[in-house]
Amino acid sequence: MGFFHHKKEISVQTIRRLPQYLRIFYNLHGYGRELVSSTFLAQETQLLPIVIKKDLQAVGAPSKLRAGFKVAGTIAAIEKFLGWDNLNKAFMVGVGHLGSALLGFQGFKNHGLEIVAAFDTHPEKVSAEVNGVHVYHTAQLATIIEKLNLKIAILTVPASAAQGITDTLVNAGIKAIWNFAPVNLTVPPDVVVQKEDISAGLAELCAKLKR
Amino acid sequence: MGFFHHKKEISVQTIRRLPQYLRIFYNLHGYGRELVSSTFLAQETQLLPIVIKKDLQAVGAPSKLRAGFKVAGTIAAIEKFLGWDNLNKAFMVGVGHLGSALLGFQGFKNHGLEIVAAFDTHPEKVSAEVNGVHVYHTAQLATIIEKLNLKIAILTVPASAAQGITDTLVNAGIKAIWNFAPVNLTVPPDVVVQKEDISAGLAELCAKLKR
DNA sequence: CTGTTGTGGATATTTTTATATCTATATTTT
DNA sequence: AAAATATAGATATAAAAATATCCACAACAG
Repeated sequence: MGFFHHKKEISVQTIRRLPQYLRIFYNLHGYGRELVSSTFLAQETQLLPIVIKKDLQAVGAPSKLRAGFKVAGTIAAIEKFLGWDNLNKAFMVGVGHLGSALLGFQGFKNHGLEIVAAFDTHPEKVSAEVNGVHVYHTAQLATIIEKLNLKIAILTVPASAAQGITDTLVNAGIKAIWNFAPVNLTVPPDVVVQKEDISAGLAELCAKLKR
Repeated sequence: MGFFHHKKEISVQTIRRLPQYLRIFYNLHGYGRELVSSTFLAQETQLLPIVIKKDLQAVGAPSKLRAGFKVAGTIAAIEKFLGWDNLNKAFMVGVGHLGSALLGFQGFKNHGLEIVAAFDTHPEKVSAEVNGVHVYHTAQLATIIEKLNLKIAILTVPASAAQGITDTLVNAGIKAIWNFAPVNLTVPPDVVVQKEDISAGLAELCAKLKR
């Protein structure tokens, strides 16, 4: 007994900084750089070296003693930690302004996400292609989720529709929902929801501005 | 001496939760509700009552003792704290996928923002209207900023262009930049930058999912 | 070879943020 | 009228996150 291996919990803030590191490491790798120090990264990110050091240590990034972190190895470590080393099939529900914009974002493949379907209720959108992704009618959600083996839902529908669609998703076995609707979704405990609220950032900006 | 009035610093996390409260209070106000308790709000938001209580106390929301927070007064308090009680003239630089999507978002007027101009370099976009907002050529930035008395910049350009445009904005006297480009901008200390990174949220989702 | 510098690694400290506990008292219930 | 309940308000505690400090040693300059 006493041998529970408590892999030290990684903080949310650290997790949220990882993509930023990843972008920089991709660049460095492109330039053929093999090692990079936390002080260098600190300049790029405007964070403190110690923060970066601890973040990278937390995900097990390999380093050469007293010389810096190994670029290729760190990329692998971060990608593995986030599960971005292989692609999850994702789909979008709601192809409005925001949905279309996200579909147009080419970077998701670097983020472990492959968007393979979209859903909407508007007749003029259904059956069309938006940025190369086919749009199905929302009524087909359950069917297509199973047929295409979809895993992650991106929810960009109006607030009023969000909970109803969420219930459908949960029944269809979806375990991860990235929620852009301004609502708090109610889901079973085994379903993970990540809520994005763009006005939170605006509030932060305005508060800083008033100071 | 010793009479410096240190208005107690409000935490970033509290600030980021304010818009969520505001949405709920708007709804309640629409229903004619005059008082609401922190326990009720806790159910709506999936936060703890104590968090809400402290957040609202922090912005000076008025309450009736042992009965709840006053709906109308709390709206006023939050709006005032964020400076959302009167509109700031904002503009968008970069009318790509994301820029257009944001221009289509009708809610900014509730968030103290009035988007009155947009800028892009692509000839086919310049002089057009996107969601009722006129698109100027980026070369005209400085001129139009002064002529229209613009205050807040929303930056939705590619990473490679972001710093250059930022320099132009700073020279034109802009003091607040809402940055959606995946770069850390360098600005003088009196300029406020709020950086949004959508992949941070995705990272959080993926990390939760792996657990 | 010698001294200097910069580094990851480890640990300690401080600050921030979240959570718990207690109190007096309006409001509601009996 | 009396008892029970729920509330803001205040304070105390715990947890999380950021920051500082120290160390041994690679890398490098001379």
